[in-house]
Amino acid sequence: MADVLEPKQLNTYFALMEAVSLLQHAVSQQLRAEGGLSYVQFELLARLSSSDGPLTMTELADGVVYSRSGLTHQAGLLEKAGLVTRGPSADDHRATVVGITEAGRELVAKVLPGHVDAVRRLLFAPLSTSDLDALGGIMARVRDHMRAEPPRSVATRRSPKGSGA
Amino acid sequence: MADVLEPKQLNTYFALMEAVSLLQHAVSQQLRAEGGLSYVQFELLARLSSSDGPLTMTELADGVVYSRSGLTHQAGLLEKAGLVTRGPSADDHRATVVGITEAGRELVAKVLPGHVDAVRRLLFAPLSTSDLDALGGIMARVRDHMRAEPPRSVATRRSPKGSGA
DNA sequence: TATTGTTATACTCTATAACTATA
DNA sequence: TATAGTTATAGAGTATAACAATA
Repeated sequence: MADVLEPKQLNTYFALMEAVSLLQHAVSQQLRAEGGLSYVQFELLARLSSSDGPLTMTELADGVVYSRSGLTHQAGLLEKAGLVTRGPSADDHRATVVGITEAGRELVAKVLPGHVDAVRRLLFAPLSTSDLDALGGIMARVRDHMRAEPPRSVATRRSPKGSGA
Repeated sequence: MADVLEPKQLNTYFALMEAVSLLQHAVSQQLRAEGGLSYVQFELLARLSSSDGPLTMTELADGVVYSRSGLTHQAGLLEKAGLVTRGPSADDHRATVVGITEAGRELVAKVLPGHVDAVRRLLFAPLSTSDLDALGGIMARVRDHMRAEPPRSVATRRSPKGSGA
């Protein structure tokens, strides 16, 4: 049995992919309807709003986006909407630092309750406390595993701090 | 308690979304590189190849795609590539039945080992047997919950338009 | 030379609305 | 009237490659 997943694995994989697909779809609709934001844009704003200060493009990209130009594009849209500011970094003159504006914070605050409500209603409602613990532990482990061992063929330059691939 | 997720929930939610995002990205790359397929296209072919016979567009769409025109588009691409056939249904003259071709089966067979390998390496490698059981049970429950209680504002046909940007 | 970020561009995916035809 | 599917089209997201500037 070298190249088939066992049935249990297959079912788990499909259930995971479909459930998350449904969740992503629902959550994207909520963000779009209530704030005109894509999920990625929301993630960027949320990251900036919970950060102590501005972040560089590279810091901001980490884990959210898979190409540099994609982030430039999204940051441009957010800037044009007055939700973030971009400016040169004092430390490293190559870098751009991105900060959230008051309007950006307000939009996050406006959208967050509905977002949280959707997640709770769709994802957590059918789960017990021990399910929550189990799921959290499992997915954190999977995430860390995948961060550490990037998919083959992803040789693109990434990972700002640690010396990546 | 009204509009924040508890920290544990928040971490679980983020871990789930990031892990699956990484998995989707890796798996999409593998499918694209080895078979020129998107994940959705692979799903459609896989569904057809494990089906007893042809499926109607509506049957095929179920759980894979969120709009009818999207499926028409993807089916058109697959047909143009010689991977599926489309024809009128005998039972219901409104319906289109979609069947997989020999080339379609061959492509699935060609791509599947790498796909399975990626999933095993990225998702299952860091999980124990009991993790697998737990994850499978949890995600099946979440999936069924979301199927049963579709997100508000998702109406298959005719939905009032929300605000946007 | 390597890294940060932008630009230009092209391509895919998705979704809405209008349409045809069958039930 | 309701359902199955297609078309046309428009918009958003993403990625690649070439580029400029700084380390």
